[in-house]
Amino acid sequence: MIEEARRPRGRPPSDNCETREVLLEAAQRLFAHRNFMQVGIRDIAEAAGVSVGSINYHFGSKDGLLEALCDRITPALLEERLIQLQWVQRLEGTRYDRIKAVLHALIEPVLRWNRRPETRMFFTPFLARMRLDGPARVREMMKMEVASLRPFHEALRELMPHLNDVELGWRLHFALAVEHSLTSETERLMTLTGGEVDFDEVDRMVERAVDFLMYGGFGEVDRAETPFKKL
Amino acid sequence: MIEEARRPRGRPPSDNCETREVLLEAAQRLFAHRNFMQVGIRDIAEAAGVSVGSINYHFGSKDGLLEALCDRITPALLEERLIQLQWVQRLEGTRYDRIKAVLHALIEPVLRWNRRPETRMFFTPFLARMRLDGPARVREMMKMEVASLRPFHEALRELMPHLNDVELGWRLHFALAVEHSLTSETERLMTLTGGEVDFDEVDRMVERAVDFLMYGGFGEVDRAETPFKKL
DNA sequence: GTCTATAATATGATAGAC
DNA sequence: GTCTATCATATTATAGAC
Repeated sequence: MIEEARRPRGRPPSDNCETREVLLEAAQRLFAHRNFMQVGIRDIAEAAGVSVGSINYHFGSKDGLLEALCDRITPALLEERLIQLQWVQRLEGTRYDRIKAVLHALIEPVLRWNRRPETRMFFTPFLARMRLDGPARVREMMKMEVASLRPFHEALRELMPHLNDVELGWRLHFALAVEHSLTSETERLMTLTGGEVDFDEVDRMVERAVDFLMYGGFGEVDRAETPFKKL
Repeated sequence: MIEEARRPRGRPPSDNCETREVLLEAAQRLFAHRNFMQVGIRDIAEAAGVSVGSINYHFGSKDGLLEALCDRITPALLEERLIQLQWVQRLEGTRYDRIKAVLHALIEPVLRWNRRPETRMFFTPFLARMRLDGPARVREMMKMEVASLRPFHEALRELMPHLNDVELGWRLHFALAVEHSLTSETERLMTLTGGEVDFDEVDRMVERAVDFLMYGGFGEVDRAETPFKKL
């Protein structure tokens, strides 16, 4: 696949076509389980119940399809996060509560999206594959996601002014890692907990993560006894 | 590639051959940057400076090469972790110090390995790809890695008897996520910190992670002031 | 717009000379 | 043991009928 991948010659033919949509959904489902290279346009077309030619017609190329797939996922997710963040700005409560709310805004949307009926169990591995092995333009898009975290960075800086930017950057990085662990490596989590996890309890999972990020998981005997300095 | 992948007909010809070794190193280097499917046996052979036929001769198949690659990495890493864990058993100090030491034993080996001159910057993405898209037998091996964490699970249970197994499982899961974040998504970390990270400072990075796991990153104003209950 | 058929290419595995 | 040459197959993209 040449870097200068062929785009649709004129314009994308029709932006909201039946087959276009059914192709996108089939592709997303397939990419969740197998690699980008392992699933061919034939597989996608077959799963969608249309012909192979239609892929090149609607998206110009296989890479074009992948891009379209990301185009409709990533922005929607970011928007949801930002909406929740704006809620925080209006929130009454201790600084402590507000930090929690920011973390919630960061974590909850991904997790909830991951449980949507149409993408359940498919969404996250798909994104992981994209990030790792997707076509160049897609990987670029993924990187932009980090830039979109700026509002969170700034909200937290205001709430934790004692931290310099490097320090805060590290913690945000760790926070994203914990967020990530809620939707990936789920088999590991099941093994470690003896299968006692219900992935449908989104709120409970988010709470767990936020709690861990706030107080850590190994430094206290009993959380209730821990005399954290209230902010 | 059929599931019942062809193994070397007789036995693996010679276990310590010059070309065998050079092939393994070339493959690992290539798989670090591109997908398992994207890098062909021709690429590997060329990078190793040998012929394509030698791959099938020494490993039976492409999958066989991948397995051999994992075979020489995974056990070595586990061993290093367990050695460090045994050190903890003999350690004098507060329970608090001992928990830290367990986390250190969990995290440090991977990070140090990742900086070894011969695998620098290659090691972790390679493992990530393997976990995600490697051949079936390799993915099985990767899953066994979780089972190998049992000693850590038990060491922590002794040190934190107030936690039940489910609770501890969750925290171990988060701990592994933080560990993972030290070697993956490094670009994100660079962006978030404004480039102020020196990946050669292994000890400093481990300390950061352990600290975060112990106390969290968002729940206190100033760590020095935080009156954690000493164990 | 959607299909089928085909082209052009890349891959993993193998055969056989040396 | 290592090479080169070849096989059988799978891939994406395209051409052209309808």
